[in-house]
Amino acid sequence: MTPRTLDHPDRSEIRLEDVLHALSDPARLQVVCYLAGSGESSCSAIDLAVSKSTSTHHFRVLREAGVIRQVYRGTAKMSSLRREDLDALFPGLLDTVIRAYDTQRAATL
Amino acid sequence: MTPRTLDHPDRSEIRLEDVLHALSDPARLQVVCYLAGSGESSCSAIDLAVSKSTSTHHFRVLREAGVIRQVYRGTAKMSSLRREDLDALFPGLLDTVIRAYDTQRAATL
DNA sequence: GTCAAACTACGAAGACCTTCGTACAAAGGA
DNA sequence: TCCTTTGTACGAAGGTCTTCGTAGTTTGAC
Repeated sequence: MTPRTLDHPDRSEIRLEDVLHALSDPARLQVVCYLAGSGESSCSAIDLAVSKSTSTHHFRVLREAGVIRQVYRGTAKMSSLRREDLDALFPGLLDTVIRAYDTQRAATL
Repeated sequence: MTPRTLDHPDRSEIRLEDVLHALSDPARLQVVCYLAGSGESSCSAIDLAVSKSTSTHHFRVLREAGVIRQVYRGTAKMSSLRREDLDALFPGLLDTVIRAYDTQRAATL
């Protein structure tokens, strides 16, 4: 049997515009910040205010932009940030965005 | 006579998602990086590979997201980065993105 | 073998984005 | 005043994005 696999861009294929676009949606930003704090997580561990199919869509956008890595583990699909790749390509970007997100959230409360 | 004026969000209205979205287009990224190096510039000083109306559109997106400030000066319209506001809201974001853009461009050559 | 859990694939609707051309306006100089 | 420069407004076409529901697949537990 063939294990289910998922396409990921490799490091050299990751484009800044795509990463920024992936991060420009509230739901996806929420996912990224959750993963930054939790490490590897299943899709369902993150409580997004959208349907399951929409959730799948957002995870796919993040994966195809090179922001997260996804692997199947049993019935679950685990996601994690591609920290090493992103830090190597765009030093500081991820941390800056995560901090900005937290700041904005704190200010909005 | 009424001077022509342009709407800008004030600092408290600037949203991270909107800023990231504004930055996720190649033409707009080019504008931002140009302004970072040049200070205030007219729209036509930046040589975008698009028509004038499209150019107007991109400048408007940047302005409405709070990334740039625009003022009329004679027949020209001058644009500049809202550095202070962005640095106060999202420390490091602008610099990180600009550096990432330059890195990516150097790697693509 | 059967069942539940966790996702996916597909198709569709509606909104939004990018692009353009054409026609127009505002300011300043000859 | 007339012309040039610089940019805008409008409308349209074509594409992409986000969202969803429904029906299906894969895996592991019983």
